[in-house]
Amino acid sequence: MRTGNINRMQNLSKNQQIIFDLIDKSPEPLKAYAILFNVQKKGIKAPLQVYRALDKLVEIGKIHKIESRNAFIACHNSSCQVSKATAFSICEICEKVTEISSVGLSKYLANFKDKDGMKYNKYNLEFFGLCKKCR
Amino acid sequence: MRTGNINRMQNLSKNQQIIFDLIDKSPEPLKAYAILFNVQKKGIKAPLQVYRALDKLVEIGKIHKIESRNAFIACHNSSCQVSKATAFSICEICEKVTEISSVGLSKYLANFKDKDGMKYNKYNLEFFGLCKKCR
DNA sequence: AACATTATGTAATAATATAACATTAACAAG
DNA sequence: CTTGTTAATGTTATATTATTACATAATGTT
Ligand SMILES: [Zn+2]
Ligand SMILES: [Zn+2]
Ligand SMILES: [Zn+2]
Ligand SMILES: [Zn+2]
Repeated sequence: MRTGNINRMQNLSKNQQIIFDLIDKSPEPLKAYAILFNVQKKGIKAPLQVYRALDKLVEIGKIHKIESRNAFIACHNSSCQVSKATAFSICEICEKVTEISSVGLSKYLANFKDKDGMKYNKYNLEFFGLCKKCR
Repeated sequence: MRTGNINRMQNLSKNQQIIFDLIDKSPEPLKAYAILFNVQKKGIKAPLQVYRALDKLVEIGKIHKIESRNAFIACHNSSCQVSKATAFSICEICEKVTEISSVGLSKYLANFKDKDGMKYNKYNLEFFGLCKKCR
């Protein structure tokens, strides 16, 4: 592996870093336009700049999109082989979102075969319920 | 169970029926504005009329929303205890979507406990891969 | 009949996301 | 170091998805 590739794996671009930092320190999932509002003082002025950074961050597994909420959270499975095999719990009252990292669950889903015997190494699972505080 | 309730369970309203019929006979998931375009000749003129019908149809389990695609498909698990426990396979090339009805999978997910011992009877799982035709 | 609930109609607007095009930065190869 | 290539950025405009607000009508219940 060459230097350039290592850098690309380790170093985010300026916009990517700004937006990742914001998402990473947020206690809750952030929506694209909330992000835009927050980073305008740092010179990121247009939706597209945000969406491009988000796309890249999702692609490299630094963040995940919560599809049912159109919002983004940082990945805390530092190893993150799971960037394409994600599971979350979502509180239907306070909207708290937690990434689930269960070896059993991920193994079960990675080995799951549909009726045609097809396996899938990419999936997204969202559980809904009430968090500790809300139940 | 009283008559009113039975009617509510069996009979869709006019707009609901029109929109359900369209989705039910579609071979692919339909998006809200594609639905709107298709039903304008039947007098449904505004997005809100479509979204209201969609909300209701989702609520009663006649259709499901494919969250990653913002599109809707009819449920073909006629029994449909699973309207809040859904699983789909999605082809990343042709966008074909198939509802998965696997007793094993649904049991596994309904019995899954997170780190806090919490169980969830509501979930949505989307698998991504290539369908038979596309691989 | 009176009341409550569900569904509808309509206009306006909010929220989410992408297209198109120009420019600049990073970087690999010769 | 310059040439070709890819990744990232900047900017404007626009497309797509979804909701608010308010008025009316249909349906179901007592
Ligand atoms: Zn993760
Ligand atoms: Zn909660
Ligand atoms: Zn179903
Ligand atoms: Zn396919």
